[in-house]
Amino acid sequence: MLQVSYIRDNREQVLQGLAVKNFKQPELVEEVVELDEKRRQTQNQVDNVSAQANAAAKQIGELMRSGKKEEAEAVKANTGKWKEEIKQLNEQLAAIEEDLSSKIVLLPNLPHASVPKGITPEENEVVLENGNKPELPANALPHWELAAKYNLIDFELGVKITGAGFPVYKGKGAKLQRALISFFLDEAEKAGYSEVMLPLMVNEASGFGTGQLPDKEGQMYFVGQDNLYLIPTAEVPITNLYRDVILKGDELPVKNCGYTPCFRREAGSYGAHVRGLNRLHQFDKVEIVQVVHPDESYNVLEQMSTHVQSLLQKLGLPYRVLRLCGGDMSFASALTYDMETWSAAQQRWLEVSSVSNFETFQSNRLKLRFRNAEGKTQLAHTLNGSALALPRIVATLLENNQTETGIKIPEALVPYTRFDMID
RNA sequence: GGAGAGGUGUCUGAGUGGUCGAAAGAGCACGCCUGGAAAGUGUGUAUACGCCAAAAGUGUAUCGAGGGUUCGAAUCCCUCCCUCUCCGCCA
Repeated sequence: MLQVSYIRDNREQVLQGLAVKNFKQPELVEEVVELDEKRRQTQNQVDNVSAQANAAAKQIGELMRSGKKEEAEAVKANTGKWKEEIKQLNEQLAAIEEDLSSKIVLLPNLPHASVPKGITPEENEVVLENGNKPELPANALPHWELAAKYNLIDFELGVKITGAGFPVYKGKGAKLQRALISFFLDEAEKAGYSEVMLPLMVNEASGFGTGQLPDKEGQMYFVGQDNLYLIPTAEVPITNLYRDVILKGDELPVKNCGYTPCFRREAGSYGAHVRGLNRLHQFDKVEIVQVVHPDESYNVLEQMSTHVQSLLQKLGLPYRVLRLCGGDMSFASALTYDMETWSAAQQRWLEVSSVSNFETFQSNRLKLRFRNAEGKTQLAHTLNGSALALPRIVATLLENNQTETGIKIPEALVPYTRFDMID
């Protein structure tokens, strides 16, 4: 959520930023500014009348104590009028505030200056490409066929017990999942992140804090009986750990990592591109999250990007890094890097990570602040990234490492899998 | 699921109608003391939104949330939420 005070003082920059993000309702900015003006006026009126009423109440108290009952009664005469006035003004104020907040939550975060203009994914900027795309023989198989051939993943069984998009991992397929999770967590810990294990369901306030609610309600599974949402990413519970928190200056940066399954309804996305592991309703992911000083957040974003890349390098996967264009970025992000691995059998890039700086967009909703050098509270910057999401990593590993005799496990993973070949 | 207790500041905890943004203690910060530290001691120590060019100052709101009674509510009444304890069930 953008800060009203920032919008008020930087209207032009806000409009320019929204244009880069291809935001369709720039008129909201003006409406927000006007509502804010109205809000402050009304607040002022309430404050003034309340001050009078408070003073009178105090006076009555003093008069009563000193036994001047008639004088007290005289002062009381006015209070009814004020009371009514306060009530009405408060109702107005509440209506204005509701209007204001319903509009301000519709405004997406503003893009960083380096974000390219653009609307479609094709307009994302390729920052770098790394690793060699393997040349597979003509009879190479896509991962869903490999998974069946080596009995690693059973999609039909998943359909039976739950539905499409909920695969069952078996044997070495299951072990590979476990190995990747441990590998990613260990690497994150080496990079200074402390591990947390989290609830997989969150309440409404948490969903709001990280920006899933109210706008993306339909993307989360909802447990109506208890009013809880299944997490679409560990970002939600990890970042909400710091909701309503004021950190001491020396507590920054906060670095957390966590493994969780993720649940996404992915309503309306079916077709060839979602075959196999390409898009699931439930998948596993290790997430890294940082809460940092605003001056540091862009350095930290680069560090996080480097960390994710190091994982891909250790796994020997060819990848590229994209700087997302304004139109393809998420609602809450100021700058996002996507990491994609080359899926050799499908001959396409698969997104395996997304690393974002949210600046104060989340912290403003979360009321996540720190005490700055002047001793004042200030909104912190939040960042997160997948490090990494498993299914597409598995897809790429299977496809890229397939040989005549089986699938080779990357050296870095062998200590975790304790086998070096799937055959 | 049944019965009971309770939600106050960073924490413990007092406060049952006015002088309460809230005692006291702990913690924390800064200073004094000390060769240094501990102890001792002094001072300070919520947040948000306004007013003010800004600091100082000042207004308003906030004692789980919302509503009500009252000139005045942390305190009384109603509704909701949450936590804890015991019992039951259970990994």
